[in-house]
Amino acid sequence: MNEVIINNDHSRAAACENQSMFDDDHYVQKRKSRRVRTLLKSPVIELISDEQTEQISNATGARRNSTNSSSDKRPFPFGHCRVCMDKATGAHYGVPTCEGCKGFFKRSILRKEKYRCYFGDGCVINTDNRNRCKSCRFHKCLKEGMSVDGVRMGRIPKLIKEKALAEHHLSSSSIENDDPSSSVASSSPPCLSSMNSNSNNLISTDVNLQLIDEHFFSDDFESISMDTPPTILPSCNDYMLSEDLTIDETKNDLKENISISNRSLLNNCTENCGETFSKNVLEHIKKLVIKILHPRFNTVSDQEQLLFIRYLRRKTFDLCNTYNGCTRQLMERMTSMINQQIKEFPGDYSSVQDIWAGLTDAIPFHVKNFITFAREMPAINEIDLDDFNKIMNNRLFDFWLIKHAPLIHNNESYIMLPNGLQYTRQWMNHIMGEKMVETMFEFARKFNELNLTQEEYALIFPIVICVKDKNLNDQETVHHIQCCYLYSLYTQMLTTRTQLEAKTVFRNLLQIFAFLPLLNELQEKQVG
Amino acid sequence: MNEVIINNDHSRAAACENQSMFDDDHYVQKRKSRRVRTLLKSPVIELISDEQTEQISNATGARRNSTNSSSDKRPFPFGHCRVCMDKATGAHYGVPTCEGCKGFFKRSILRKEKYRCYFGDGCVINTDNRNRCKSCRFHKCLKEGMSVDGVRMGRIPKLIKEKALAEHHLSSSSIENDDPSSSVASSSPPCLSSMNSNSNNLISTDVNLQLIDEHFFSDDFESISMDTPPTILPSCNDYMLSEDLTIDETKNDLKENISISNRSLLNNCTENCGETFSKNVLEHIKKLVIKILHPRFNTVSDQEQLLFIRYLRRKTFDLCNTYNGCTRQLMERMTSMINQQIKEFPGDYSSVQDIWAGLTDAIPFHVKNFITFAREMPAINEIDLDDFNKIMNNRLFDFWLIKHAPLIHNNESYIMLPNGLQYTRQWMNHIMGEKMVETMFEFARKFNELNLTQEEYALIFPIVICVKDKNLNDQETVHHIQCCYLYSLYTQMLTTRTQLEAKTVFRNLLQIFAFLPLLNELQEKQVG
DNA sequence: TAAGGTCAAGGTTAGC
DNA sequence: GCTAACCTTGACCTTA
Ligand SMILES: [Zn+2]
Ligand SMILES: [Zn+2]
Ligand SMILES: [Zn+2]
Ligand SMILES: [Zn+2]
Repeated sequence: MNEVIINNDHSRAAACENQSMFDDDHYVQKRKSRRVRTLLKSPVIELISDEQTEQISNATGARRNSTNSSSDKRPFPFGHCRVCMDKATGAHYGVPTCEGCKGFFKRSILRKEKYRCYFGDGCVINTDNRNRCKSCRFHKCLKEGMSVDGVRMGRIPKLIKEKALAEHHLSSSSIENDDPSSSVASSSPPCLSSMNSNSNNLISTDVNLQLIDEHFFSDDFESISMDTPPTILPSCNDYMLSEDLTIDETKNDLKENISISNRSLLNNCTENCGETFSKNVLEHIKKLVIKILHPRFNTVSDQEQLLFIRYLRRKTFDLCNTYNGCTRQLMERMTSMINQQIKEFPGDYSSVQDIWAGLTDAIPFHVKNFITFAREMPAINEIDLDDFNKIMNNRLFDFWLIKHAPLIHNNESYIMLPNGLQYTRQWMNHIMGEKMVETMFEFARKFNELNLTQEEYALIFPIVICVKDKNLNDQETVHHIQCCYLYSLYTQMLTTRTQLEAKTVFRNLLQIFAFLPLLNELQEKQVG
Repeated sequence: MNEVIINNDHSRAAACENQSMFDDDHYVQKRKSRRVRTLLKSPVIELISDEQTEQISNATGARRNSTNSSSDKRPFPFGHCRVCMDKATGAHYGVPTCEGCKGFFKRSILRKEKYRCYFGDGCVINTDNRNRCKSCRFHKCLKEGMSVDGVRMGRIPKLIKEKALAEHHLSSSSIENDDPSSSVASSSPPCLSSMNSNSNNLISTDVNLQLIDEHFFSDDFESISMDTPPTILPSCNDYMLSEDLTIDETKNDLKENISISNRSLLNNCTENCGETFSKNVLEHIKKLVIKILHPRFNTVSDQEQLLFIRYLRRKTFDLCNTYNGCTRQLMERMTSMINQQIKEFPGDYSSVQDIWAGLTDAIPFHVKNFITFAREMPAINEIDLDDFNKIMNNRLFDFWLIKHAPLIHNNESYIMLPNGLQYTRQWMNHIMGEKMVETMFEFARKFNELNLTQEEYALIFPIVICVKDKNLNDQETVHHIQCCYLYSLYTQMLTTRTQLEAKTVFRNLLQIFAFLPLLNELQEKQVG
C-alpha cells in the first residue's frame, strides 16, 4: 500500500519532470532514428519511427511494461484481442486473444477460480485495466466464446477449420463491432412452433407455472440480465405470491442468512456471491421450493432468494460456456456450411472403423465434460455421493444429447468427431439404428425450434441432470434442485420474453422433455 | 486483498471437499465408460479408461498452485544469492538472487533511493545482516551485476542464455568463492600499449594533467576505492595544488554549502550524498573547474569538492551498472566463446533482412538506454533543454560505441541483436561499409587495450556525452561538466594505479578520443 | 499453429 | 515503514 503510493508519487513526479521534455522526446526520437541511420543505412527506418516514439514514451514514462514491444511490421495478423484489445497472437481457446488473456483464461479454468467483481460487474476490460478485475475479465473471455472445449477445433481438418475461422474473423474483426449483446444471445435457428403434448414423468410437472409466476422478482429483472439486456421488459403483474410464509424453525442458520443478505448485499454483490450461496445451498433450495410449491407462504427474505436465483443462473451460464463452448464454434461452422449449401461432409467416404475410432476418442472428452460440469454445478453437493454416481451413470446420454442438439439441423447432423470426421445422420443411422436416430432428430428439431437464448440453454443441463430417477436414494433432494433450476429458467425467460411467450416456451420445453425417457429406453434396448 | 483471501479459503475448502470423493471418482469413471458403451458399442473402450481416469483426476486435482514450497528436495537449483548467500530463487535482474535482494533492488531502482553507509562502506553482506546497511547491500547488488538492463536476457536465445548462466554458475557456485573484488575489475583484455598521438578537438585537452595532479585528495584515496581496493597505493607527492583560491563572491549559497560539508559530513556521508550535491551541482562544478583550471587558487572547502568528486564517480558507476549492465553478461558470453574457440556465430547464415530486423528492434532500446542514462547523469540538469536535445541527437552513436566497444575483440564483434543474432564484423561490414568498421575496430582495440576498470569505464560515458559541440548554445557549461568528469576519472585512476600509470592511461585515453570526431564524420557521410 | 510450459517480472500483504 | 514469501502475469519457448 505504501509502496503503491510511493510508486505513484514517484511516477507522477517522473511524469511531471518529463512532461516538459515529453514533446521534445518525440522530436528527439524522430531525429534519433534519423541519426541512427548510420548504424543501419535503412530506408525503411522512417516507417518505424512512430512506433519507436511510442515505445520510448512508454519506456521513459511510467510503467506499462507489458507491451510486446518489439517491432511487428504488419499490423497484427490476428487483429486485436477480443477481450482486452491488445495485440492478438492467435486463436486461443477458440477466440483471437493476446498472450495475457490466453494465460489468464487457462489459469482460471485450470484452478477453477471463483472471481468476484468489486465494482458492480460492469467493468469494461481494456489492455491497461485488464488486471484490475478478474471477474469481469473472465466473463469477457466467456462472453467472447473462449472455451476449453474449443480446443477440439484443433483436430478439425484444415479446410473446415479455416472456413470456420474465417467466418469468425469476418464476424468480429471489422472495426471491432463490439456490441456485447449481439454476440451472445440467440444462436439457435428461428421459428417457434407449438407442439403436441406428452405427459412427462421425469421432468417435474408439478411446478405450477401459475404459482411461480411473478412480480415476485419483477422489480429486479432490469438488473438481472447478464450483460445481454432484454429488449422487451414484460410487465407481469398478473400473478403475485402471498406475503406470509412460515419458515421451518429447524433451520437455525436462517437468521444469519437473512442478516447477510440485506439490502446492501443486494446492491453490492449483484451476481456472483458464490461463497455465500455455496455454503447453505440446501437451505436456499428448501426455502425456494417452499416458495415455488406453496406460494401462499412468503418470506421476508425475498432478496436472499433473488440473489440465489441469480447465482444459479449466472453460475450455470458460466459453466456452460466454460465446458461446452465448443458448440458455439461448431454451430458457426454449421451455419457457414448451410449457407454455402455444402452437402458433402468430412467422413462421408471414410470407413466405419474411422468413425468408430472417432467415437471412441470422443468418449473421454464427453465423460470429462459431463463430470466437470456436474461437479461444479451449484447445489450438486446436496446430492449424496451414491446418487451422484448414479446420475453420472444414467444421465450421460441426456447430457450429450442436449449438448449436441443444436448441431442437428434440417435432418442433418453437424456433430464432429475428434478425428475431424463428421458424425452425419448417415453414420448415426449406421451406428445407432434408424429408429433411435429418428427419435433423436425429432427431439432435436423441437428443441431447436424453442429458439432458446444461451442463458436459457445453459439451464437445461442441470434440469436434465437432476431428474427424479427411481433408482436414486433421495429423489426428493434431486427433485428440489430441479425445481429451483426450472424456476431459474422461467425467470431467465422473463428477462427476454413477454410473459405469454415465456409461458409458452416453458410449457413446450416441458413437453419436449417427454422425449427423454423414450430415448433412454431405446438406448437401454440397444445395450441389451 | 480480500479477493485473495477469499480465493484461498475457497480453494482450500474445495480441495477438502473433493478429497473424499476422489477415490470414488475412479469407480465412477470406470462405470461410466461402461455406461457410454451404449453410444458406441465399442469393445476397445476398456483401453482408454486409464487415460480417462487420469484426466479426471487432473481435472479434479486439488491445488498444486505453482509453489515449489511444499516439496523441494533438491537444495537450491539456483545456488545461493550472490548478494547475501540466502537461497536464490531465480535469476533476478540478471543475477541469481533471493527474493529479498530481488525486491530490495527493485525498490531501490524504482525509487531511485540514495543510501548512505554509516560503517565506512565496508559492510560484508550476508543473510542475517543484509538489512543492516542498505547502502552496502545495494552496492553489492550492483557489484554482482544486477541491472534493469539485465532483463533483456529474456530476449537472448536460449542457447546463449544457458551458456551465460552456466558460466555464471560455474564462476560462483562452487562453495561461493566470494572474493568481491575479483568479479568486478579488469574484464578487458590485458596489455597496455602506447599509441600515436592525435589532436582532439572534442575532448578538452586543456585539462592540464599537471594541474589536476594531486596529493590534492591524496589522503582520501584509501577510502575512495569503491569496494575494489587498489593493490598499489601510490605516493603522489610530486604535484600539489596551491592553497588559496578566491571564490567568485556572486555565489551566495557558498556559505551554506560550506556549513553543510563540514568535517562530520565528510565522515558520515562518505560516498553518496546525492541529496546534497544534486541541488547545487552548478556551484560545485564551477568551483571544481576553477580549481582544476586555475590551480593557483585554492579554497578551504576541499572536503566539499572531494565529496562532490566522489559523488560523481559513485553515481556514474551506479548508473552505468544499472542501465548498461547487459554488457557484462555479453562479455561473459564473449569470453566463454573465445575460450571455446567458437568461430561460428548465430546469424552467420541468416538473411540480411533478419539482421536488419534485429538492428531495427535494437534502436528503441539503445535510445531508451541513452536517454535514461543521460537524464540521471549528475550535472545534466545544468544543461538547458535545447542543448540536451541536441546532445541526445548527436551523441547517440558515441554512446552506443562506448557501450559496445568491450564486445569487440580480436577483429570480431560479439554485439548481440535483440533477435538473438550476432552483429558480427562480417555483418557490420555489410551494413556500415568496411572503412567505417575498420576505424571502429581500431578505436575499440585501442580503447580495450587501456584495460580500464569498471569504475573508470563508467566515467567515459559522461565524458563522451558532454562534448563541446559547436552546435550547442552553451558550450561552456557542457565543457565544464566534462572537465569535472575528466578530473573524476583521473582521480579514479589514481585509486588503482600508480601515478605514472594513471597519467599514461589518461593521456592515451585522450588520444583515443580523437577517433570519435573521425567516426562521427564517417557516419555523417554515410547519412548523406 | 495453438496447446501447454517456463520463469522472471511485478504485485500483494503477512509480519516485523 | 520496510522486508520478503507468496502470488499472478505474460513474453517467450517447446511440443505435437
Ligand atoms: Zn487480451
Ligand atoms: Zn468487474
Ligand atoms: Zn539475497
Ligand atoms: Zn555499509
